[in-house]
Amino acid sequence: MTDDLNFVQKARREKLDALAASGTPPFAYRFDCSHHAADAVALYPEGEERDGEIVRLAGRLVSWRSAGKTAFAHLTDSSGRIQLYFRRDVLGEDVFAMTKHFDLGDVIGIEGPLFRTRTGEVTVRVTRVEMLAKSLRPLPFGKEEVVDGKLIRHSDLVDTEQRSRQRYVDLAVHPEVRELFRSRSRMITAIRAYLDGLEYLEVETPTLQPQYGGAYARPFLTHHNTLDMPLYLRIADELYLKRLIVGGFDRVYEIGHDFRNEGIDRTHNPEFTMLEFYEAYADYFVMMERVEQLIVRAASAVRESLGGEAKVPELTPPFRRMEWLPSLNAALGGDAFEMADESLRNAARRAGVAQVESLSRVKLLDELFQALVESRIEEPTFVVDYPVELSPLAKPKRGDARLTERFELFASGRELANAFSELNDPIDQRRRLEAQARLRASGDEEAVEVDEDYLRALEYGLPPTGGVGIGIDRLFMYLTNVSNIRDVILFPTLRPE
RNA sequence: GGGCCGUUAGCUCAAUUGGCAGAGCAAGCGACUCUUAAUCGCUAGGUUGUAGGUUCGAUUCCUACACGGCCCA
Repeated sequence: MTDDLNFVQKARREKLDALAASGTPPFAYRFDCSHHAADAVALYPEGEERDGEIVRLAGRLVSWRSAGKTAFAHLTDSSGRIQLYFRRDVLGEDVFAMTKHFDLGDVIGIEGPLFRTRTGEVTVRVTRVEMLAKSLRPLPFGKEEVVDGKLIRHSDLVDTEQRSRQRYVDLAVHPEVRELFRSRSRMITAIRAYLDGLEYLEVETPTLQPQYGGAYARPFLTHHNTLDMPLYLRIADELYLKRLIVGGFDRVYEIGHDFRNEGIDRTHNPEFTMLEFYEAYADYFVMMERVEQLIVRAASAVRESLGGEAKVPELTPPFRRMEWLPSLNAALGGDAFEMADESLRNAARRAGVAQVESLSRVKLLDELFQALVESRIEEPTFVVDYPVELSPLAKPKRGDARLTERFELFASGRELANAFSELNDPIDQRRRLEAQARLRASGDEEAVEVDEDYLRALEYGLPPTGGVGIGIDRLFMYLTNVSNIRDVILFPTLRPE
């Protein structure tokens, strides 16, 4: 790609100059619309033939069919599209001549009465037209036709890289991509409404943290110049939100970005949207019900917003529950906690786990569970009661101190939620964090250091609390059956061009 | 990290064994007062991802690199 203007761009600049020379400013300041396109179409009565209401609309020109002294075009706005009809005898010589300088992609404002064409399409007979923003680069509009009720696009922009890099182009030419992201927004609105309805308080905690924690992950490191100190981009909100429970906000949630310094693939973007919510006096059983309700509502919002075509999973609580240890034992054909290290390693090798030799026993169990159980879960299922070593922030399970009161929700082989009865015993918490710190000292880069201020907060007294984290991008991928996280993030992280 | 595939006009794609780089749409000019993948005529549009190599000659074969896709880890 060169910076030289190609012939198409030159032609558009010449039209821009021609418009300016004829006294038409090519970039306007304001246009007051009376309707959106879809509303205007809906306004015109079924079966009506005569001119209807006069409407004022603005949007982008996406097609143009000129026929001498008349022209048909289509205009899109955020609501949909509508056909326009330009006539020289209606607009007058000068204005009609101006339309010769229109290009696909131009943003224009129009006014005129609604009518119905002979082929039955509701159309605006344009009586006034204004250039609002001249488009100097050609948008890759494909031509569209409808065959057997299905929309077929010719020369559609399909290059996935360009669609991610220049999302504005992808959105401008693909209404269905706009619908997908609108649906994502509606889902988040529904989640907020659910939590707000339970009197949760939405809060904001630091993204820049002197010490990171709350998850297993490598962080991004940055630097504050004036304080001359390192700061980490958060990998989780958890520890700050629980400080707020200590402070007396009994129900809090945050929707924000976490940052994890790891590879990029179909299910990982370095920056992603996380919902965490914490509820005082609740245990993980209460939080399972919250998660069920929240996901059912999220699914309804997506289904409603995408309409009947979308195959949003039908979810009916209560979701299936599966205990971590018994299900792993069944897959292994033995007691995972009793088996010799070497037997576990052999099983892991058979399951295709990587770098089996270098894994600690507990990591080995984790990998085995992922390979043998997790990845095979299709229907939404709560996996409950994880080993204590894998869950340094969760309370011990009542009746079995080897396990914790923790659950993860899986569906289609992917993790959708992670939650626990939060560990509120500061003495136990210190012991667990110190064990983590030892792992870190011995080279585990994902283990965290002891957060003294967090422990201090716990010593003041954290009520019994249930907490949940839900990856919003992955939840939305699950609900919309999208397989690449890049397709549900407006501006995914990419290498520079 | 490994394997395979891809990168040609603004977009979608061709190009025979290594032999003049093509089409449709988009664009420009012209015709057309109900079109909708509008139609018809004419015209223009290319550093074939980048850098090397082999060859009389490379979009094509080789090497490296960049970016992307799929699969595996």
